[in-house]
Amino acid sequence: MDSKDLANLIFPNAKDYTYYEEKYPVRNLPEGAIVTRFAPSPTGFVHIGGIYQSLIAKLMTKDQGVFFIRIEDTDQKREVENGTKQIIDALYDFDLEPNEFVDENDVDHGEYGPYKQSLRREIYHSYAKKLLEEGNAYPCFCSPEDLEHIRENQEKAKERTGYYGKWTKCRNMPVEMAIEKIKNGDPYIIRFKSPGNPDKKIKHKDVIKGAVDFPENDQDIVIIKSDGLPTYHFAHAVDDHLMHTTLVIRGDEWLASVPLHLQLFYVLGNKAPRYAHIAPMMKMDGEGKRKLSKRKDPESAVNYYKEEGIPKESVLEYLMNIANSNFEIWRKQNPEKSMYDFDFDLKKMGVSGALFDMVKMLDVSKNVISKLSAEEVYVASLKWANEFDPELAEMLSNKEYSLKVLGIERGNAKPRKDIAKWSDVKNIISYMYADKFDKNGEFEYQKVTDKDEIEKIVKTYFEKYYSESDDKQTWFNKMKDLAEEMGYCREVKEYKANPDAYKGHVGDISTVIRVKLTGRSNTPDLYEIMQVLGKEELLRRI
RNA sequence: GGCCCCUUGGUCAAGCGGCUAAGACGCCACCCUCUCAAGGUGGAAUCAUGGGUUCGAUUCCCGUAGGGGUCACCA
Repeated sequence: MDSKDLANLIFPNAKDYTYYEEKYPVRNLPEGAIVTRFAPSPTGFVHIGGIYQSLIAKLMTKDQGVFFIRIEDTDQKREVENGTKQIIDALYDFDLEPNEFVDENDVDHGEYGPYKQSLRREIYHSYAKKLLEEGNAYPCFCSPEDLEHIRENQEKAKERTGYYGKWTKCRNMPVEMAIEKIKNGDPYIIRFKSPGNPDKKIKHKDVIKGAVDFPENDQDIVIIKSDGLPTYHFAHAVDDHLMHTTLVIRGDEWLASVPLHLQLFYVLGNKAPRYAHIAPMMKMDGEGKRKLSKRKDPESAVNYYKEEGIPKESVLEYLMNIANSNFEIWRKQNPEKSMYDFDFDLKKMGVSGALFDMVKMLDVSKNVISKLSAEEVYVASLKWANEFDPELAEMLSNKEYSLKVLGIERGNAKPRKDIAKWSDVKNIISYMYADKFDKNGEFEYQKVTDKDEIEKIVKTYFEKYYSESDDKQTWFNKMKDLAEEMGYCREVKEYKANPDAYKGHVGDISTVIRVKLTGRSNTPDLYEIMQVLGKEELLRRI
C-alpha cells in the first residue's frame, strides 16, 4: 500500500486535477493585463476597507484587466444570511462593478466559477488528492486536545508554537497505519507536508511593501478541515491558480502568510501571483492607533455613509487621497475628470496605516457637492430623504421651489460649499420653507437688539425701499440708503475708521433684515434669498 | 515571547546624500461692496533617539525606544 491508496481512500470520487486545469484555461487577455479580485467573507458587515480594496482593484484593471469577486465562505460558523447580497450591493452602490461574480442566488457571472468557495468543494478535494498522492500532504489524527498539549509543551519549552518539525505526530505515520485508522472511523483532517527549512530565508518582493525577507515556512498547516472545506490558505492557492489571478490585493494582515502561500503554489506546481499588501485604515484610540474596528467605529461600515448621506463620490475621492496622496494635487488641476483618468500607482501607497480622518473626508465631500447642479443636489438629497428623513422629503416635494432654494449661490464660478452630506440639507434650507419658519419665534439678533429699533428698521425698509423687481446692485444701494437714514454708516471700512460717528454700519442693518426674514444671523446671500421667497412670503414674515 | 514591517508638523503626506524640508485638512490672523459657507494672503507647527559611513545626512548602515502585524480545523 502506498500514498495513492491513501489518497483514493480519502477522496474516492475526486476527479483528477487535470480535469480542472483543462476546464479553466489561461485567460485570453492582452499582454500585461491584470487579473485581480476582492475575496470577502460573507459575515454580514461590509467594511469600508473592502470598498478601499475594491477601488484599488478596479483602478488596476480599468482598461483591459479583470476584477472578480470570490466569496470566501469556508467558515460556515461565521456566515450570515444575505451576506453575499450585501457585498455585491455595496460594490454596485459605489460604482465598483466587478467583471465576474456570483449573485445572491448562487448564479455565476463569468467563466471561471463557481465564485463561491463552498461550491468548489470537489475542486479542492482534487488538489488535496494530488498532494496526498505525491506525499505532500497527509491525514492528521490529532484531536484539538492533542494540539492544545503540543502548544502547552512548546510554550513551556519556550519554542515556537505550531505543527512543525519534531512536534508533528502524524507527519511520518506509516501509510498502512493511517489507512487503518481511517477505516476504523478515526476523525482526521488533511495537513500540508511542508518542505520548508526555517533556517533558510526566502526573498519576497511585495508590490507595496517592497522587499521583505522571511524564514521559510515549515508549518504543516491544515488544508482540508474536518467539514471537508479548505482553509483560507489552501483555497487561495487553488482558486487564484485556476482563476488565473495575476495580482493579489489584500490587507497586510496576510503579509506574514506569504512564505506559506508561495510554498503552496510551488508544491502544487503553479506560478504564484504578485502580491500587494495594503495597510489598513487606522483610528486614534487614546494614546495609540488601532485598526478601524467593526465594533467600536460606526464609520467602518459602508452603511454608515449611506445613512449619513455622504455621497459615494466623496467617499471614493477621499479614499483616493489615502491611496495615492498626489491624487489631490491632480484633482485640483483636473476638477472635471473622472478619477479613473488619474494615473494610479500601487507603489505610491503608504506602507503603514493611515488615520481615517472624517473631518477631511467631509471637506472633500463639500468640494464634491459644490460642483453639482441644483438639480443633482435635489435628486440626491431627495433620494436620501425618502429613505432616512421623511420631513426633508416632505420639504422637497415642491420640486420647482426646491430647485430655486438649492440653486442659491450655486452653479456659478464660486459655488457655495456648505453641504457635506445630505443629512446637512434640512438644516441648511429649512427656513426657506413657509411652514418651517416661525414668525413669532425668538430670533437672536446680533449688534442691534433694541426691539423698537428693529421694528423701525424693518418697517422703514419695506415701506420706503423694498421693491421685488430691483436687481442686486439696486437692492444693495437701497440697503445703504436705509443704513444712512437710520444713522448707520454706508461703508464698513469707513465705519471701522471712525466707529464713534455712527450707530453701526450697513452690515448691522442687513443683519437685522436677515434675522427678521430668515430667523438666522448667518445665511447665504440675502438678496437671492429674498428673491426666492418672494414678496408675499416676505411680507408675511415681518 | 519568536518572526516581519513601520517611525517627517495635530492629521494625510512629498522627499529618494547638499532644499529657506512641497502640498492638503485642521488651527490662528488679515483681506474681500451685508452675515455665513467659501475664496485670497500670511502665520504657528515636523524629520523618534544614540552611534556610525560621508566633505555633507530627513535620506545609507547598526543599535535603542515607540507603534503595527502575525503566530487557529477564522478569514
